[in-house]
Amino acid sequence: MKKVSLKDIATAAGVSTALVSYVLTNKEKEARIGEEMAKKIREIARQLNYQPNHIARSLKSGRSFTIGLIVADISNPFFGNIARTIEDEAKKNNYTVIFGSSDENVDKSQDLIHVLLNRQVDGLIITPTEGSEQQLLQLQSQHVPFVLIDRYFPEIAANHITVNNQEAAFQAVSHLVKAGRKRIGMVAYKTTLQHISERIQGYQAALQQHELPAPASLLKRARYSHLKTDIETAIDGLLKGKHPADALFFATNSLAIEGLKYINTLGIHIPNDLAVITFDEAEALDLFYAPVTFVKQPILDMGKAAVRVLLDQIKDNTTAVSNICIDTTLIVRKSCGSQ
Amino acid sequence: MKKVSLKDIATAAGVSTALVSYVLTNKEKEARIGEEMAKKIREIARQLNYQPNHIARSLKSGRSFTIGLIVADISNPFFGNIARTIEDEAKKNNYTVIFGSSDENVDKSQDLIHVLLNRQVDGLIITPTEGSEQQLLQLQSQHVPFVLIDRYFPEIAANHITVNNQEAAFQAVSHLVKAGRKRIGMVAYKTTLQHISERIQGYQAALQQHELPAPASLLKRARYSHLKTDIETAIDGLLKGKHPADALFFATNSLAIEGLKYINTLGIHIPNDLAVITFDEAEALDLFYAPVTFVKQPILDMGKAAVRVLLDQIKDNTTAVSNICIDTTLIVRKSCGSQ
DNA sequence: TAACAATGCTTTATCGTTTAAGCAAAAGGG
DNA sequence: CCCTTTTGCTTAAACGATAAAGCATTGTTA
Repeated sequence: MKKVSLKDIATAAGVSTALVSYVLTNKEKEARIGEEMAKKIREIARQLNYQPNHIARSLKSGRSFTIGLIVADISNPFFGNIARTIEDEAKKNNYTVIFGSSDENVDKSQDLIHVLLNRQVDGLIITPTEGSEQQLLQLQSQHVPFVLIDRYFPEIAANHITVNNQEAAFQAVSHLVKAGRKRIGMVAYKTTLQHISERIQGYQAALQQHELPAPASLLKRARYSHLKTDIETAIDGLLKGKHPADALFFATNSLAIEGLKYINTLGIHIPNDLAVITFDEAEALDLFYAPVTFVKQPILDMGKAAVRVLLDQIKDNTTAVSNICIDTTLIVRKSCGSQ
Repeated sequence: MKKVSLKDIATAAGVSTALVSYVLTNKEKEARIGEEMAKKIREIARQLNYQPNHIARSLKSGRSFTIGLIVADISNPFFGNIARTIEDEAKKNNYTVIFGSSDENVDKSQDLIHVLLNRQVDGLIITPTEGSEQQLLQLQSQHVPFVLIDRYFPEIAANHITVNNQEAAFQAVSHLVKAGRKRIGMVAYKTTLQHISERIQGYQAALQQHELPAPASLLKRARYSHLKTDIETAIDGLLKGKHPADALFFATNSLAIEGLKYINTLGIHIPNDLAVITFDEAEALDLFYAPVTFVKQPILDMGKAAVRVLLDQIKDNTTAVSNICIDTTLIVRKSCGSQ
C-alpha cells in the first residue's frame, strides 16, 4: 500500500497538485481558493488519510524541523532527563529530536556533528566535550545554530545555558562548614571543562572565606575513562592519611555514586564519620541510608531554555548570543549530619 | 555560506551533475567513468568539502535511514540504556535514531507513531504501552516494519525481543526459598502487559512448586501513574499484617527503588527482617546498604537484536516474524541474606 | 571498410512538496 | 460597452540527488 501523496488527492479531485497544496497548508486566502473546492479537497484528504511527506517538505523548505542533540551519554539519567525535557519542549514546537552520545570523546563528538548535519538538522543542542572548541568554531563559521548546555567555553561566544556553578559550590561547602566540618575534601573530574572548574573555584573560595585548610591534597580528580579506579585512589588519599577529611564534596552525581560505593566498603559511616554533599540528584542518592544533600540543577528549565534559545535563533537567523544562567537549589538531607 | 551541492561540483568541473553523482556514489564501473575525470571530481568534492544532502537522497530513495524509537520514558535508566545500545548499533549501520517517550500512555504512543511515520522513519522499535494493540495492527496493515522490545502481545504476530521472564521470576523466587524465606510477597505493576504477567506467573509457579502459601494478599499491584502512594499501600499491606512477609520480589527496578525508599522509613532491616530481590539493575540498588540481588536483563543483546531484526526486515521487506527470547542472569548479593 | 561494441559523457525524468507567475472567466466601474 | 480588477484555478520551476536512456566518439573485429 503506497503512501498517499498530493498527486493522489489532486487526481481524485480533478485539480492540480498546487491547489491541493495551498488548501492543505491553509493558504486559501492568499491563493484565492474557492470555498467549496477547499472543502472538497479537505474531505478527500481526510478520506485517503493523507499524511504530508516531511522529507519532501524539508527538501523544499531547507528546514527539517529536527534538532540534533549531543549528550555525553544518554544512558546517564542526568542526560536522560535533559533529553527528556528537550524532547517534550521540541515536540510542543513541532520539532523532533535526533540524538547521539559522545562519551566525552572529541572524535565521537566530531563524528556526531557530521552525521547530524548531514541529516540536515536545523540546529544542535550540545553538552560539549573537552577539547571540542574547534568543532564549535567550525559550526559558527558554517552558521549552524547551536546551544551549549551544562558546559561552555568562556572564550567562545556562543549561546549557552548553565547554572551558577561557582556560587552553588560555595554554598554547598559553606553548608558543610556550618555543620561543623573542618577538613573538607573535593572529588572532581580531571577535565578543563568550565562547569567543573567553576565548581572547584566555588569550593576553594568557600574554604578560604571560612579560613579552613585548603591543601592540594584535599582536592582529587578522577578521569571519566577510569572512573572506578581513580575514585578509589582519590578516596583512599582523602580518608586514609594522617588527617582524614571529615567531609566530601562531589562535583557530579556519577562521582558521588561511585565514591559512596567505595566508601561503603570501607565501613565509614555517613554522616558520623564523614559528611557528604554532591552536585546533581540521583535515585541512588535518595535511597542511600543517609540520603545525600545535593545541589539540585533545574533540568526542566535548562532544557526549556535550550530549546527556546535554539528555535529563536533558527527562526530569526540572528547572531545575537544568549547566555542564560539559572539558579540551583541546595536540598539538605541527612548526609551532612545535624543542621 | 550556502551548502555545497552536486551542482556546484559539476559546475566547477565543467561536467553534468549526473557524472558527479556516479563518481561520488562509487558507481564509476557501472557508469563507465573515465579514471582521470573521477579523480578530478573527487578532488573538487574534497576541496569544496561536499556533504551529501541526506534529505534529497531520502526523497529519491524512499528510505530515510532513520529508526524511530518509542520508549516509556527516556529519562528512566533502563530505557536510557536500551536507547544507548540501539543508538550505537544503528550507527554501525549508518542509521540514526529519532526517539520519543510515551509515558505508558496510549494516546501519546499513538501521537508519537504518527509523528515518527510522518518523518518517514524506515521502521520502529517500540516498548508498547498497555492497550496499544490497535496501533500495532494498524502499523502492520500499513506494512511498517517494527520490532517490540521488553513487552509484546501474544495475540499479535509481530517481531519481538524479550527475556525469559517467567523462568527468571521462578528462579528468583526459588532463590528466596532456598534462603529460607517462607512468606514471599510480590510487588508488580497494575497492568496487563505480558512481561509483568509472565513475572507474576513465574512467582506463583515457584510458590506452588515449593508448597508455600500463596494468598492473593501476598501479591500487590501499583499503578504507574500513582507509583508512590500505591507502593506505600502495598508495602503496608505486605509487612504490617498479622503474618508479615519475610521476603519481597519486585517486578521492576522502579518498583524496587520506590519500595525500598518506603521500607527505609519503616526501620525494617534488609536482609535480617526482610529479603529483597528484583528485576533489573540500577545504581541505586548497588549503593543500597544491602546491595540488592537482581535479575539482570541482557540489555546490550536486546538492543542489538532489535536493531538487527528491524534492519533485516527493512532490507528484505519480508513479513517473516522473529521472536527472540534472551536469557537473564540472577546476580546474587546481600539483600537475601545467607544462601 | 562496414558493422558493431565499448567508452565517456549528457539529457531527462523522478521523488513529493511549495510557490511565483500566468491565464482565463467573471465581476465591477465609469 | 469597454477597461480594470478580482476570482479561481493551472503551469512550471525549484529543492538535491539518482539512474535509466541517449548520443557521440573511439576502438575492435570479420
